[in-house]
Amino acid sequence: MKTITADQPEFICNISAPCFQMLTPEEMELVKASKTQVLFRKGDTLTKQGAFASYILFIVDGLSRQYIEGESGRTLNLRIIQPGEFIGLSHVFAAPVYNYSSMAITECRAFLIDKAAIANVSQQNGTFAFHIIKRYCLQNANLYHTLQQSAFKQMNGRMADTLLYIDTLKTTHPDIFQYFSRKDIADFTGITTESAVKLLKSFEKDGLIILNEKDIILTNRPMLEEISKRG
Amino acid sequence: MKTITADQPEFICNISAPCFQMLTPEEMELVKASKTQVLFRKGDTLTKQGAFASYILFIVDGLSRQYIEGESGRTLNLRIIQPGEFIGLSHVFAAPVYNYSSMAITECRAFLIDKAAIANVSQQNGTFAFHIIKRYCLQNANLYHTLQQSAFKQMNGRMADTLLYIDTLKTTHPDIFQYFSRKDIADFTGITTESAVKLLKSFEKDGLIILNEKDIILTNRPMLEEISKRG
DNA sequence: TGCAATCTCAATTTTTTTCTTGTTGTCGTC
DNA sequence: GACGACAACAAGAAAAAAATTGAGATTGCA
Repeated sequence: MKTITADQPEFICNISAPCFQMLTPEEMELVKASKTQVLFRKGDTLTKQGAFASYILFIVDGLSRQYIEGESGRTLNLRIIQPGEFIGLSHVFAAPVYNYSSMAITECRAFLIDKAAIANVSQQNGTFAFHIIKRYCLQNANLYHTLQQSAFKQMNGRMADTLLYIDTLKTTHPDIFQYFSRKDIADFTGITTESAVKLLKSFEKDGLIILNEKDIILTNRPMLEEISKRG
Repeated sequence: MKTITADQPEFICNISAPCFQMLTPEEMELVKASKTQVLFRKGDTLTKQGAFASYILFIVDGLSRQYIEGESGRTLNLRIIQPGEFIGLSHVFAAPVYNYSSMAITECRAFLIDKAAIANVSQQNGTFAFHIIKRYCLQNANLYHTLQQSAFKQMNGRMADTLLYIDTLKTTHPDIFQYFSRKDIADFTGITTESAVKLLKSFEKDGLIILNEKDIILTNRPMLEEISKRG
């Protein structure tokens, strides 16, 4: 029986992660030796909030969703993770446990790299470290944005923001909205499912969007941006 | 905001794992220092086949399902994991990646212990090591049984076995069958969903079981055992 | 070659999960 | 104490997923 996690030696060379281009052959070897490839099925948990983080994930293809879990089963969706992105960068240098969960929205091919290997290579190769840190900072900036959102804006502004955010993925994934239920959208916005349903209807009535089954078409982006800004 | 993974100092003392009674206070400290508690929601992945295994899980409450994933999305369910059991024992001393997945059937409270800590304590404390190994061997024996099953028996025998197995949990979980779809049962038996449906009907016609919605009542255990034996 | 033990596929029914809507309740602010 | 911004609850409708059934394939073995 062939295992799902069969090694593919040329795999690491083909991936579209600019930071790996920075590595010397020896460093590449180190990373290669500490990696494994995993196929996550739709719905699988990639990282679990509170669990030990011993590796980082590099997403090769497929989409996943990063979220934090609150008490009593509540969920706040933070971002959609696309191919070419890392999960768990913050755990390379600090934080022994994941402080968020992530789940495959579609089938996801990822490769896992032992965090010790990344830490080692970073110390040896400044350019690599620079790129890793840059990526990490970009992710963090988004986090602040989300926090800003949920702290200071109210429903309308947050929903506009959610829609604008998900819509940015439409270029690469025209069917992106198909992957999200009303509850998912509510969890991005930080409101109840019922409120999300009502709010979307009201946005449609105001001519901001068109609801077409699960798909959502933004018909008045400037106005949505305005709503997002005003809060 | 209170985090879900809050430490509960007295937690480790209350659990029903006989092997932890073997530890000296210092060893207990070592284990405590290397553990974290996680609440898995229904459907969450506890371990993912192919991912690095840096810790073992001790299930405090809730049920989960251990399975292996084959090519093209096929699944073979191996066992149901109950409170008081470990996941990942085989990875303490060898095998850096999980060779099976497991998923929460109900909400599961687990605690995670760094595998290095377990390895250390095992070396210091022979009695502890003995108990850990004993548990591991018991699990392994079951694995051989399952293998035996799928290699030499055919549909009827395997289904009888699946039913007898799941039924053993009825004492502690009277509603155990509610948690499983026909597909789940098929995946325990190693047949297609359609075959499982038909086979269950035929078992019912033969007076071996009663199908009551999702619940299954074994009405002729001796005969089922006979079928399981004959294969 | 033919049969038994399955799987595959497609169509239908049933069950479960989402979605939706209306109503009422809470909480902070003016 | 009224109002706005939501959450909570409940109930019905709609959509999605699971279960069921029947009719061929397929495969290995007698």
